[in-house]
Amino acid sequence: MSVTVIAYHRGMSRWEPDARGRLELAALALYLERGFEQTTVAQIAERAGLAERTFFRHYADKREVLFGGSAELQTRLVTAVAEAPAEAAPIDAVKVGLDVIGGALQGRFEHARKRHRVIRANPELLERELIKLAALATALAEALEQRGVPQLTANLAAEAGIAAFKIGFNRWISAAKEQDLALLMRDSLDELRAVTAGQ
Amino acid sequence: MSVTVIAYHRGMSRWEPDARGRLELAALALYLERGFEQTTVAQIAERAGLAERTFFRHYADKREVLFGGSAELQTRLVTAVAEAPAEAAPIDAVKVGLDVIGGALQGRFEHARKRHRVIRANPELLERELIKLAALATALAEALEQRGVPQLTANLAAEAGIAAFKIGFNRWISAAKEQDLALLMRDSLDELRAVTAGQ
DNA sequence: CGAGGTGATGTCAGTTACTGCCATCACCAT
DNA sequence: ATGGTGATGGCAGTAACTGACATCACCTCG
Repeated sequence: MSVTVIAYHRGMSRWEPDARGRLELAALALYLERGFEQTTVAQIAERAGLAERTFFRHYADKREVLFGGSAELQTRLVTAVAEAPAEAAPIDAVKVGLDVIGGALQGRFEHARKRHRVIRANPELLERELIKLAALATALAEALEQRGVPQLTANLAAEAGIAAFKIGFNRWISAAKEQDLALLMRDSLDELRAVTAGQ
Repeated sequence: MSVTVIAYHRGMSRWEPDARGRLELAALALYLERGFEQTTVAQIAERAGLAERTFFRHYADKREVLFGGSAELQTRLVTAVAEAPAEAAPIDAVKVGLDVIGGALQGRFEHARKRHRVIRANPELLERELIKLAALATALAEALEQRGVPQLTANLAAEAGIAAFKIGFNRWISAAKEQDLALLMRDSLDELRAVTAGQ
């Protein structure tokens, strides 16, 4: 097995671009190879051709390096909900948001799979994922409030949306081949309604 | 301000009982006084009259000391759902579970308030709370499956139940004086149905 | 009553995540 | 050229957490 170690050499300066990208790649690879706990930040930095100190300038901690894309996902979600038709009911605005999230992840099945395997294997990483989802729920609720939805309703609709996201995502990631994520999330939301209605 | 420091003295042996209880009390008090990050485990242990090493024998890490009761809560929830009438729909079994959780926390308003204030003030503690809730959701889903509920339905009903728990708890903890927690959670679940139905 | 067994605790050394501080380097505008 | 700026490296320090071993109170058994 060949291991890619990026190091200084002729033509490659200290300021080789995309330090973040290199760190994310190196971290995911190492977490897959040896596990999260068995990987030290020094090893990640070395494989990325950077110093350990530099890792912590880009990521607050060892976990965060797996969640570089969550901010953009949240932005897309909020934008989509804000731009949904004014007359749409809260739950329909949520569905629009789910469609956008689904679109953002669609096509990245293999990468999502690897990442998911690493996260599921480590409770600390699962914690980080959960707080990202909670942040997503908060942002979604605030976006709904901006639409004039009362706070309690907004919080409930946001929780329903995140629940649909979680379960739809789990169905997506567990399938043998890539399916339509947005559709799975919409289906989950519909079934959530059926379940809360008492079948 | 007087600070209670427990230390060895005549009549108090090394094996003074309830080490866990002392650690929990000391930790909550210190987290409230100086904040979670500003508190060291050595300080908690000292106030409890124990060595730092002993803290880590009782709690896996500095956060866990605030979640000593979560295992029992989960047990109660699972038991209640298992003992719900066989003919009850999944969502009704969930309601029974919420009632039991509500009953377990009812009357501990002030303690819950302090604990909640500490947790909200620190993202690491929030992460831990979220993973405890996720564990609760998993346990709830498994209890529903034991009742013969299909897996997908069980997961959805469990997510709905935990959403109702979260929002009901937030309403409870935010009120000026203690209200009926189980009732708030039931109401939240009912309103969740209304929201997912599109109002 | 003494001897050993058991479980909780204490002590200590070591690893690693993470932080603060300052030096260094490439690039850019003037 | 000169100086400013932003990203990086190096290094020391703190504190969370772990492993290994000693110690202590209590219990059981003979």
